[in-house]
Amino acid sequence: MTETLLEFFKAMAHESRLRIVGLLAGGERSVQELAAALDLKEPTVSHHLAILKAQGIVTARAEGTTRWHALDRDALAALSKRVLQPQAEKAAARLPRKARDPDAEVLKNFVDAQGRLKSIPASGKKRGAVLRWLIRDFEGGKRYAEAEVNEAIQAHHWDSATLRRELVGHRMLARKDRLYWRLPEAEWRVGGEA
Amino acid sequence: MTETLLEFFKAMAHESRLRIVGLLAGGERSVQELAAALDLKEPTVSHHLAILKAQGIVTARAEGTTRWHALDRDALAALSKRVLQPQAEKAAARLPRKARDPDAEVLKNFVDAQGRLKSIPASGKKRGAVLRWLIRDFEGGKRYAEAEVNEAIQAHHWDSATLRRELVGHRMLARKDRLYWRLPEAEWRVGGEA
DNA sequence: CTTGCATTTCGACAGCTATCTAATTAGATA
DNA sequence: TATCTAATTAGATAGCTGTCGAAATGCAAG
Repeated sequence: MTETLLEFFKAMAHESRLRIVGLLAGGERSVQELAAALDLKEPTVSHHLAILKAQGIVTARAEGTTRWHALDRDALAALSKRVLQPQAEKAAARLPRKARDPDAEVLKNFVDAQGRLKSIPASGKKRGAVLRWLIRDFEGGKRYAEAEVNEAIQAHHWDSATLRRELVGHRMLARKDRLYWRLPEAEWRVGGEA
Repeated sequence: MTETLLEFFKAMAHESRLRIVGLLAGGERSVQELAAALDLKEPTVSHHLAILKAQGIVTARAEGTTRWHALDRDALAALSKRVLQPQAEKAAARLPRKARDPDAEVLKNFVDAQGRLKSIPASGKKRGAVLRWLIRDFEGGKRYAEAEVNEAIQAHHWDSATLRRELVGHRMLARKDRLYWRLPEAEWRVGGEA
């Protein structure tokens, strides 16, 4: 099944594949039929079908030596719904909650229901709470490329550059050779609650 | 506005652009902000924004020398609907009807409500009716590449190769140097009604 | 008019990928 | 088993495009 929207769009973003989907909308087709209709060679069609199959957009059924390919309409319908709510899922899965967390009170005011940071608190204590919440997205012992750090932060706030610097400045993240990793809690220099 | 689904998918099928859309979901952003968040240079961001703007996915508002870019949510919503009903529109717009057409009776049996040819008639008279119906998609005096011919036919039936040959065989289409054009009705060699 | 800043345009380069031919796999049939 | 056919895989090439630095544009402020 499709892992990410990006892969789905990539799969559909080619004329040949879009036309294959169009042809399959009319019913099952073999590789030969598709190749003839599209004016392409069989290996090329095979290649495109592999990409569409990897996304669950089409399925295949073997009958003797020929394979009948068809659209998976359910997969298509499910995906098109996701187009409307970009990326919300990822952040939503990481809402603050957890009742006994002493930062919960602060987070309630700065994080919306979608897990997005509404603004970056100015004061030290509130800012500390937010940073402690953000750092949870990083596992200890693991190395992250800068792009990965940005992506994780952007699930919650657009200004990943500022927040990334902030995490480094408070010694919650360390950086060397363009790689980042999470530091143990004892190292943190962050105001407010422990 | 987006002309074709293909262009829309192409616009979204890149990580940087998908992330831009994600960032803009949080509100207006300048080129500089986007460049910082994505870890790209301004010219690159500008390039991506141009592509998204060409599809009507984002819009821009000038304020002094900086431009604030935002999502056009209506455009996105409208587009995602189209994903569900691929290409049906095109064929549907070309239903046979037209009451006094003597071919109407035949076409009623061979063309479905979506303007798709259910099967290719074997007998000469019925086949002639279908071919006369298909040829209407081609303007006299205009040249078509083979791919264009296929595309036009595929709006109605998957096996464009057979039908294309059929049109040429009955001298409704002529072909030279990989280009096709419609022949005048007097040239046609097609059975059944005139 | 000159200076400064945000953005866009231009030109070049690198990486990706769609396509092809040739070779291989796998199923059906004799 | 040998053979034929449908499809896939492998390898090579050509075209496209994402990215960058440099230059150009356009707006604002002295």
